[in-house]
Amino acid sequence: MKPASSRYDPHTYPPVAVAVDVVVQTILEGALHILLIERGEAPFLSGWALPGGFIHEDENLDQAAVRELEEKTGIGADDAHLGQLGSYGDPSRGPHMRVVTVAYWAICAHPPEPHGGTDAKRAKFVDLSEIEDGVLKLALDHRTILDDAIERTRSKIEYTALAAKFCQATFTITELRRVYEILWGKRLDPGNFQRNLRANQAFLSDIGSQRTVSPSGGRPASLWRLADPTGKGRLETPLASRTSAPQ
Amino acid sequence: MKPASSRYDPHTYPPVAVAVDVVVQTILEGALHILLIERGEAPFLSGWALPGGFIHEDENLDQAAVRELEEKTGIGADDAHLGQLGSYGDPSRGPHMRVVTVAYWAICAHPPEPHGGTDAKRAKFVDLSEIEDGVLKLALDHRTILDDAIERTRSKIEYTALAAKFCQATFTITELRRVYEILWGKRLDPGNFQRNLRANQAFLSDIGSQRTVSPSGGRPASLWRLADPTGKGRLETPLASRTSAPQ
DNA sequence: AACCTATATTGTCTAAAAGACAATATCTAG
DNA sequence: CTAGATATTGTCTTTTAGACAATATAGGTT
Repeated sequence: MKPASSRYDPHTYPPVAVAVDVVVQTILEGALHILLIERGEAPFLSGWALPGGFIHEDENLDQAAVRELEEKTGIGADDAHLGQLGSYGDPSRGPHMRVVTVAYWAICAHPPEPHGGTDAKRAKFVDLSEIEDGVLKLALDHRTILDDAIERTRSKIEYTALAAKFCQATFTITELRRVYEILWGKRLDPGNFQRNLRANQAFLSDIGSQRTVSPSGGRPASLWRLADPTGKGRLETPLASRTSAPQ
Repeated sequence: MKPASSRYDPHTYPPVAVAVDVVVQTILEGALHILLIERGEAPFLSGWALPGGFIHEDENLDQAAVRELEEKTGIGADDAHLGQLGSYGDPSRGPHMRVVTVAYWAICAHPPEPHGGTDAKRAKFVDLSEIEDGVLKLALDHRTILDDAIERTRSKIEYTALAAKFCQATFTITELRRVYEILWGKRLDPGNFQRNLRANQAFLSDIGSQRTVSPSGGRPASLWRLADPTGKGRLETPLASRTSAPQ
């Protein structure tokens, strides 16, 4: 039973460690990829897991996630969008002492080649379908965390401009549309997508210049950027509908 | 600097305690109310705070939130809807040792009278506007947690049927509409609301019976209930729009 | 009973948005 | 110049949202 005078006397409780784990998402070769590390130590030696680690004494949770992302990939906070996903703290989630992990999700475009760190043999971006097909199994409850993160991303891009974080700082409308098509697994009408984009000039703006996109010709596409670099903020009109009748 | 072999050796880190705090929301007298406790011990003696406490060794985070809700209010998990909100873990968030708190939000209808517990002088439901107007200040970062919870609720009812959790098990359409009107602070058209409701029969269903609602007459309203008692699941069509032009 | 008020429910009209798809514009390659 | 590729614009139709009128059914009053 809980002692009477303990609301803020944590010493009466068994030790708990707090970690952060980050689901880093990027698009490679037309498919969603997730950053995984191969563990270099027990438990789960040589098992695949999400990058993460324990929080430091002097940093908050967001800072810990940013630090872990940087340590594992070299990606700084400016290049990625980080958001808190949720916390996972089943007493039985691992063989070690109790660890409560605060999970984050991150979107980044064209990440540098990840490298193994102090606690990881190696790190690489894995095609999501390899994990979903069971080809690659994750340690601990990281599969659950991953599923939650993907669902969060699919849902977030519905009413924010965050999909642009999968693209470079400037991007064409087609590039942005491809992000939606990949994440939602459906084709979107280029004309309607464009119309919806132009209805959101407060969030996405045409910068005036153009880029020829294909070596085999085609009209050059105009370039766009996020009006608000953070990509937060609710769109006035969705760019596309996630749940409409198939074409 | 972080030791090399420490991914799951938490003993090398300074102690952290993990708590849960719950934002319990209910509608009283036509306004949103939040459950607060008056602290019975230091720090923040006699300060107002969200109900919460440290997690126990053998329970997961959800169970800890349910337990705290029950301890502080007598409300069981069947009567309320609980969801995880997010974690708050600034090193400077309190004068005590480091505490990372996992915040939950809960919706309940017609809660029993709350009572003070072992660590609280008393507990009561407070009108949200009293907190927002600054009449009542909260300890720690609980004001931030509260704001996030309210925003989450306002957003959640937009695309789920969770607003029904503010009503009794069976409710009239007008009662449900009032929840939206209170949470969003705007009037909704009764006719259009009804039309939208009937387009979501997978989530909300007419049970056939009726209830006379006013002592001063009026046509009896038909009674409805949640088809899925959990209230989760995305509505096919929103019942109303949060961001439309004022009438 | 006849009528008034209150509330719920249904219906109607219009404007806006979504979806399908056709037409046009501008590039590369030959 | 022509064909092929890609981007952009336009048009038509269907669906949905918002405003609001009309009807239904209760209690209370004369």
